[in-house]
Amino acid sequence: MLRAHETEIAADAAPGGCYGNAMATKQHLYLVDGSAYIFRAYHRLPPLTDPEGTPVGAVYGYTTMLWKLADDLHKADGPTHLAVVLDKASTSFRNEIYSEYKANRPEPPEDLVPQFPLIRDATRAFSLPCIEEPDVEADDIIASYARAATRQGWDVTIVSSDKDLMQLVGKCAEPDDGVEGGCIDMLDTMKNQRIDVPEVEEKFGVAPELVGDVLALMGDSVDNIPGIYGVGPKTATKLIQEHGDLEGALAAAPAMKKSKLKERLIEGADMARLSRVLVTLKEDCPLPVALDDLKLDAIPPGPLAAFLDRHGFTSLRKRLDTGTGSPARTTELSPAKQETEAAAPAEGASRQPLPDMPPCDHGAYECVTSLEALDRWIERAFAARLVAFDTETSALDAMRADLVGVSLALGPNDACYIPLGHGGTDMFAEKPEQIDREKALERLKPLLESDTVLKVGQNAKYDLNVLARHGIAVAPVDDTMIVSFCLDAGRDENLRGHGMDELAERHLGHSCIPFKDVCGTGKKAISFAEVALDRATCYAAEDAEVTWRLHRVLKPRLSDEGGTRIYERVDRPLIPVVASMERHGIRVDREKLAGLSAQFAEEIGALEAEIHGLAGESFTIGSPKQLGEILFDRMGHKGGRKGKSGQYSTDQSVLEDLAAQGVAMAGKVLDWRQLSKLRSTYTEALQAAINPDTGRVHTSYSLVGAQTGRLSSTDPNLQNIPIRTEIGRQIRDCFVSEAGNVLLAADYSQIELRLAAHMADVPELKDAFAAGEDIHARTATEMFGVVDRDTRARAKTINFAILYGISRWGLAGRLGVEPDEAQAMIDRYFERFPGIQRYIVATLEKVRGCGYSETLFGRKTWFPRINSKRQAERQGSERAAINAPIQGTSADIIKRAMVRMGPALEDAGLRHVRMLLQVHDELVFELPENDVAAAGPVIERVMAEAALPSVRIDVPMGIEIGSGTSWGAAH
DNA sequence: GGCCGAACGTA
DNA sequence: GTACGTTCGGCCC
Repeated sequence: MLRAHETEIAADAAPGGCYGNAMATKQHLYLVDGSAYIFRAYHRLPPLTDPEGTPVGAVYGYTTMLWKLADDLHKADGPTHLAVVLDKASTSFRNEIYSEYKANRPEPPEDLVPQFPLIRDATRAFSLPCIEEPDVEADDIIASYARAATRQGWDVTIVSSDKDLMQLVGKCAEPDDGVEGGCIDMLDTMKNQRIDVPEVEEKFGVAPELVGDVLALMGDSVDNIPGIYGVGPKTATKLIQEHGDLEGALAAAPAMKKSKLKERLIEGADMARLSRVLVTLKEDCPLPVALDDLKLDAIPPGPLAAFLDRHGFTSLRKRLDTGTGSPARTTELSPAKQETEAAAPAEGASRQPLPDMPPCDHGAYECVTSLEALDRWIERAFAARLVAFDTETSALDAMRADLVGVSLALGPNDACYIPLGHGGTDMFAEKPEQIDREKALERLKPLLESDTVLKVGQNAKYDLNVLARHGIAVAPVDDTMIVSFCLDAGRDENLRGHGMDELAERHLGHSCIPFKDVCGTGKKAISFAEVALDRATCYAAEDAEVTWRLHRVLKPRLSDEGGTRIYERVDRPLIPVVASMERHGIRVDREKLAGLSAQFAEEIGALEAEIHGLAGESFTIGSPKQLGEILFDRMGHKGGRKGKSGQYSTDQSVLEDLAAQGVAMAGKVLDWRQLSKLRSTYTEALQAAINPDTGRVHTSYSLVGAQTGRLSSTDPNLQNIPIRTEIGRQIRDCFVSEAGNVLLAADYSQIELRLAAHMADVPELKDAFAAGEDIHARTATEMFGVVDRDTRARAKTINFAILYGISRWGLAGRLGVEPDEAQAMIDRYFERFPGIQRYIVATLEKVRGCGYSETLFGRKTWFPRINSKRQAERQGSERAAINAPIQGTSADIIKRAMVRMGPALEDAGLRHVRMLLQVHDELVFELPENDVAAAGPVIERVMAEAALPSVRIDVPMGIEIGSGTSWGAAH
């Protein structure tokens, strides 16, 4: 019967018998892997509930995905047929051949369980066929449908990201029915990515038909497929690449050189063959619904509306009513379709065009070259009370760059560019017509400083600094980059930087003109000042306009998603504060640096000669590759271990071991490395970083640099200036105050441990901090009963290990003990401080459930891999998730202190105290020597009380303050 | 010129 | 074991 159907369909699909190029008649079956999808949706979306309190986050994600698919049905490669396949199997044929199959699969989270039946409801609401079979796994059903469809010449898209299904990609049917076979690809709707043969090859390093062989070797801990112990994706791929296929790799094992891998391959050969069978998809399952019954038709709005109402999906309901972006519509799409599709509220990750916004039109931008035109824009901006702005400059360094132009945007395709410095700064050079820079800035200043007009920037700190150098104090300011950071920190590995191009792609579906297309790259790069005005206008006005659009999409999400508090109270007010610190910069003693550099150079030279002498040949000491070969191959020293790159490791611990064995060269190389590092990274680089205009070093802080909320510092990085060794400390002495001034350093002592004691509610630790005790000594007492140098050092290590998310192996490595012993210490720690264990368990539960961690001030950090099936990935996320609330709360506290510091000093009449640097738990100020006595207590109080009144930490904040004419002396 | 991994500086 | 940024060699195009 089935055959009859298939033949019929094949005939339908190709009127006139023409298969090859008839896009319009080609059938395209979409197979949605529903079960896998909701697991992913569950972990990516917030824990929403419907009006009755049923958790529906995953269902919501699933519904929007179906909506989008149904919407694509008129596209060239959109679906003509669609089925949702659900996993109903508790057992399958795989259990018959391997009883352990899926034996250790964990129970799904409890707020996901009630969502499974809703998936069926949602599918029915769309009037889509839902296929599930007892004792047949979804993957096998999908494979069977895919196979049957391609046999008929249909194309197939599998909506899933399951790696097992990637075996099917590209596979075409044999032309046994006289039909040209269709092709199979996959669609990952979460990442909005098509997976075709090249993507599979990129992921696995082999063609799709060999993916099963790779999977068989690597196994799968979630499905409990054994594979070969110790073989992961990398090794599996390599083996298959080298030996052709699984049997080839197994056959080659006996001839391999002696290694763990060789033994395991030989011993595990049968397990690998069994795994191969387990990962093979069954392609001949009976098809419970005939292919042509999967035809996608008009979707009746009635059941869908009822479903959306019932679960409170109001935004989708609105879309259904207005018919905009409605999947129920079957008419051809209007050209405006893309823009009328509403953004889903809960999906920060969604890539959907904006409501009522036309696409960007570069032709609509105005190049403003007259004062009259400029005045019109300024007037309209005042009326609009919100203007997105951007500055174009001649370089990336805000403290050195010349202002080249300013762009403004008031709405979609309502943007302009005001060129001010094109043609360069040469007074006699030929320049394009443009408004005089000073005159234009004079007009812009009232707008940019007006209390009643919100200025929106993307990384506005940069523009603030550029304009501050022209006497304009831009305020008030919103920053789309910071908003994105407050909403989506860590949410997607592809969006770490919150840069405009990425945000535009993600939230607007818009690709910005790449900067390199305008200014070129590398040697041939030109300054923005050299760019012709028409091209400059497109690029610059687009930047302002995209910023305007991003603001419109992102800002409302703050209140919806609980980001307002951290944005308004911490990160947003910090922008001008950090901008001001950057502008002040810090003085460094160039002569002293140069002196150190010369001294280091001499010592480096001497060490080099000694090392070459000991080696018996000349080589590049800075090359770990060459060094490893010399030490372990040529000189035959023991202790060589190779990392995954196949290279010997020659890091500090390895060299220290060698030195302890009496290898003179190892110690010399360590000294050489320290001096080389200090010289190239600090004494040389810092001299080069001195700004010729100000004579000071101006770092650039990134406000979105660390997922936890910390700042980061670049160009130069002033957050990693040496302090631990005496020789490194000399570099801190090169950071100096101006004559008559001193530097004052104030740091939070042990802030992260104090926060851990508070957040985990550990009475012993809280008491110890309250009493001003030595916290590591107290820990040693609790742990070992005695305090001496050794137990205190161990206790300190363990305390830090806790903050970083502990593992027995990690702690063992640090303490130089066996993992068992380390585990015993961890157990003891948890026993003595049960609050710590409760904190860890509660934190992980929360993150696994809702996808993010939170600081005491409500800063979210997302951990998309917290439920990954890859153990290393998952455990890495777990450690980061344990650390993030502590590190992040610490970051919040010092940021709050920074925001309050200026006004507090001002109130105290201390107008000459300048905050210069922040190093995570330390603030560095420059101030007149005479102000130290008055400023110290103010600074201390602001820092100590920074959490209040929002949060009361029931442990005192210890602040240590010192001052001196150099940073080194201030410690 | 651009990218990656190793190594190492900080909290 | 957390969070970063920079330098270098080695390799690619």
